[in-house]
Amino acid sequence: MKSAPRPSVGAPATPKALASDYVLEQHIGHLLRRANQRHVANFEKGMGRFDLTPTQFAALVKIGERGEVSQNLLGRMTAMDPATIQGVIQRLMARKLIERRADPGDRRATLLRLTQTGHDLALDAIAAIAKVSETTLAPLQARERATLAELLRKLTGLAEPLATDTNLP
Amino acid sequence: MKSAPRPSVGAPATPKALASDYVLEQHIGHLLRRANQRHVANFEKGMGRFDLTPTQFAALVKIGERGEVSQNLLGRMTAMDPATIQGVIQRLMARKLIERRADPGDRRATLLRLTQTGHDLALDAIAAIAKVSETTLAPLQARERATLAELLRKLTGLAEPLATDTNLP
DNA sequence: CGGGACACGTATGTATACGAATAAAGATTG
DNA sequence: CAATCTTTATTCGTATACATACGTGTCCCG
Repeated sequence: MKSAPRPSVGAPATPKALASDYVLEQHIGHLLRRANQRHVANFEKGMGRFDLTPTQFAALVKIGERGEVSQNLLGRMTAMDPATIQGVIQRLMARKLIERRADPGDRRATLLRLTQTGHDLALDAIAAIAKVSETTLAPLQARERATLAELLRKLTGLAEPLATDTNLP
Repeated sequence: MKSAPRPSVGAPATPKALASDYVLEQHIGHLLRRANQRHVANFEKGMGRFDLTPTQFAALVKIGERGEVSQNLLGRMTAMDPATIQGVIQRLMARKLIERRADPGDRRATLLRLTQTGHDLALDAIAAIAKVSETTLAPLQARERATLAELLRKLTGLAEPLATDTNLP
């Protein structure tokens, strides 16, 4: 044994190699992190001209889908923490891609909508996103892609639209 | 058509709903993000007593596996940017879970190793990680779990260890 | 051997990401 | 109706995550 690369020089103290057969690369957490990382990189390469991050894109799309949403509901629809969505909204506001107004029916809430600029940019971005997904999924064949999506949907609870969906009580 | 949900109330200005059939929940990027998010949440719940983040855990495991590694190589093995691994190392150092020394063979490099505390904690953490993965994968059956892992490995290029491994161009 | 290319670690800036705490407004309950 | 609980948005703190730039050291090739 001990064919693995090791210091081999007279190390000052004991190298303390772990007596464990745990393999990081085989664990779901690491794989999910790597896969996501890969997609984010592709996203930034393919969508760079829009200067949008994946979360900003998601927010833009969801606001556009609803026409007008509260910040909190948007967070739930895009799976973002209230503290996270706040920063995203701030940056989209600063770029005048969205605008906000007080909710007349709930004075705590703020309603968000796209500006004309945001609307146009969202449409352009949506038109460009397919290529990014294609790049991410390039190593897989069509059937594998469908399987992966289905398994991820099942994993995240997005599989049965009738049950949970994005509605809240 | 237009059976989709829309504002319908007399909004002050135009709600500007997007004319697009793009569905965020069906796209691979969103699914990957959600899945990863789910696992990280499980990780923090299940590993909370160790006060380790997923990346800190990965670093600890990989250092222990090698006995001693340079910071840069560790970054490649755990898929972390040099700037990212730097912060991770700093925090592990501050907790005295790892220690460093100058590489006698390369004066640019720093060699990292586990302290006794780090070694013990790593073993305990590895013993606990299986339950976290189990929780994450709970919605899937055994065969589905294997398929998902395989597809993710293929997607991230971790499928054929002979080809790429952890080397970089 | 000498100079350019590259590798290593560091520092800065920006953007998620989330826990925790807070203030204000709404909902619920006795 | 008042006390309580919840919801909404914000703020603070910490931790990835990466682009970029920097200084130092090593390597390679002419």
